[in-house]
Amino acid sequence: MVTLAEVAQHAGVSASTVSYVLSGKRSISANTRQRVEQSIRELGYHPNAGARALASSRSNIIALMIPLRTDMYVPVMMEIAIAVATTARTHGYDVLLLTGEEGPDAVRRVTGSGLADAMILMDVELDDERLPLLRDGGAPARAKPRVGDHQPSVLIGLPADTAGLTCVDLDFKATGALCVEHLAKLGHRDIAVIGEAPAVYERHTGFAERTLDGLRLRSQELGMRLLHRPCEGGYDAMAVTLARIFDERPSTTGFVVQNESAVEPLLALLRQQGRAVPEDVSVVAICPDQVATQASVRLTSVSIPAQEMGRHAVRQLVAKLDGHGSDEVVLIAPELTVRASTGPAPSATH
Amino acid sequence: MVTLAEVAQHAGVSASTVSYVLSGKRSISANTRQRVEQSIRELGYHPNAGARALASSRSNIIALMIPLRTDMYVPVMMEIAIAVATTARTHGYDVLLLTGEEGPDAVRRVTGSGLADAMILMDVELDDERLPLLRDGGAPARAKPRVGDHQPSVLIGLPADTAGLTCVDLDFKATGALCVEHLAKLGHRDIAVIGEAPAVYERHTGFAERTLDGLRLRSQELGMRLLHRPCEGGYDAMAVTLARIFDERPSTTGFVVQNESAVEPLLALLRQQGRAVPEDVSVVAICPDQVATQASVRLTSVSIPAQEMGRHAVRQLVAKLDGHGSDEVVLIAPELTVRASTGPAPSATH
DNA sequence: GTGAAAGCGCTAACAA
DNA sequence: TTGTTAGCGCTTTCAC
Repeated sequence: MVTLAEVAQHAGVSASTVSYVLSGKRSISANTRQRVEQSIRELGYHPNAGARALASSRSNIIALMIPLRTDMYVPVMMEIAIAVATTARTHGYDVLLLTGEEGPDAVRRVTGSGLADAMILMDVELDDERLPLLRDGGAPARAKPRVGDHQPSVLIGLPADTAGLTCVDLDFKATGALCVEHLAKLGHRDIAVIGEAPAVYERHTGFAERTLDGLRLRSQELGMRLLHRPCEGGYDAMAVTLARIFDERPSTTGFVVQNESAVEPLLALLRQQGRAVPEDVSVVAICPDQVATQASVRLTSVSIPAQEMGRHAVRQLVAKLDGHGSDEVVLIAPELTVRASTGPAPSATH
Repeated sequence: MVTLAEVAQHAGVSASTVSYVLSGKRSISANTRQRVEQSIRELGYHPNAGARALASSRSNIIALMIPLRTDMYVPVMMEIAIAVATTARTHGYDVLLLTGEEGPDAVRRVTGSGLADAMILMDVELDDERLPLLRDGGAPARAKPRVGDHQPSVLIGLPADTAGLTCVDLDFKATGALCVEHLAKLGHRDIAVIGEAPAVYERHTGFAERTLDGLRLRSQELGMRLLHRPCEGGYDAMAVTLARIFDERPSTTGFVVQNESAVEPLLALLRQQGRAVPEDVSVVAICPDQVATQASVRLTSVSIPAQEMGRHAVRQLVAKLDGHGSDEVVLIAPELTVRASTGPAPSATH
């Protein structure tokens, strides 16, 4: 294994010079820099991560905690994780993968050991037990965050109380509003919302409730009627839910779906009942683009900006680590893409 | 930040004693151990990861490289990643998440810097450019693997040449055979195989080809006729493929599907054509259990043992790191679960 | 612009 | 069973 000292000797300079060439923390003459870089290449030198971490009390590692239970839509989590990893690399950080299994202990362990300089938490519960450990963590008061400080952290998703926390999420309230507006413009007046499973509303309710707020508020403002029905995924549950909806409100012409595993069943059932999409009913989905484009009808949808959330979280974190403050809560503006599943309300065409 | 020295002082022992209490590498009197553990708890001590890595040249980190392109079925990758992370923790390791983006450089970087003690690679290409760096890596020749050695590594999946490599994978050949046998027992004689997209066969062909080998060999032995058709996912592609199959071989009564995104389209199309599953045709899938159980017909399937592969990979790696040798190639035996999509061949019931 | 040297916190000989 | 101590390889003050 090649050490910095060996590089120094080979280049005929001191160890500190090599170190400074690497870190760029003081100016080096072009000549010296070249010789050092040459030696580094010739010897195939790689700085030792442990030594670096010890001397600088910076590991250049970001911990990413992903939830164990996979009732969140998995591909989205994966996309976020990958975006986090690649973005982190562009800032010189590696990513440590933590599962929710250890719970708060993982936070303490990683924090206490200096294994990671900062953490990103996905799928935070509304009242998560890890939050107290994170609150006001990483306030950029000191120039150089030290091992054992509260770790700078960013949450992907919003807990109930965001005080002292930095969070990134899609603006679900605006998302709900956007869906309603789109349907309103097309002349729809009676809208049904197919929501997540009831359990979701009870548990990490955050995003589901916020979407509903947006849907309700905007539909009220626009004088539309809204029917909201949570729904377990799958054909059977969807069949029951759909029957009830048309039973209760036969005039329904617009659907908003926020539940990946209900999307295809809904489309299949509508087809089966002879209701054409978008001629008879329109469907707007809140889901990843992949789901929207690969469904049996190409769906008008508001996408979940997984990549953007991952990237954003890393940037916020890096800003904190560099001592720049950063916003508390960042809500990403939703974008609605019109595809083949929405059209003018039937009555509007008569 | 609490250091080992402070713990030592607080407990009235030497630093090395504390260290040995932690590592268990030498016997400690019950009394001393208690005092030390007490101090650790009182002071809230966490060993510093960097210092540890430097002194021991062991980071206790396993790197997991996941592919960037997501044409593999994402939830399976995620499940493997999570299994790797949780299993690693039970062995005292953390997991560093690397994306394929950096390519071979990531291997060098992690290897050279001692960031990780070992690596797990997912979705290896048949002739992957990272393999040379890994071959014969981590042969447990020396007692203590040192930074800068070739890293011990385990591949999930099989490259073309496994010499000097440790690999874990499902036994896809046996999987193919198993599917055929199941259909044979039910009296099916004409079988169609819906495969992965053509690109998959061209690229990281490994598992797809091996499955096909098993299917062909066993069907030949059992005197069955086999038609194999690669298929892009989605309804349209599936419709074309299915039409061709029945066109070419109207007597087809059994299907084997190895393509997650073809499963639901296949079922929908069969339904649409008035072919009942399993009364008219039987369908066996090779896919994750989740897909099999959530499809519109509960599918008889051979599952992809994601968790088991992840767990296995970690165990192999830990064995290597501990100096125990380990097998070169581990093929996990397939298991077929009978569900509602397979039944006696129609002719057999006449 | 460069060098010398003092640690960073821990592990693992070597001693006792 | 326990203590002493010399590093591990790097960063960073301090000095020139």
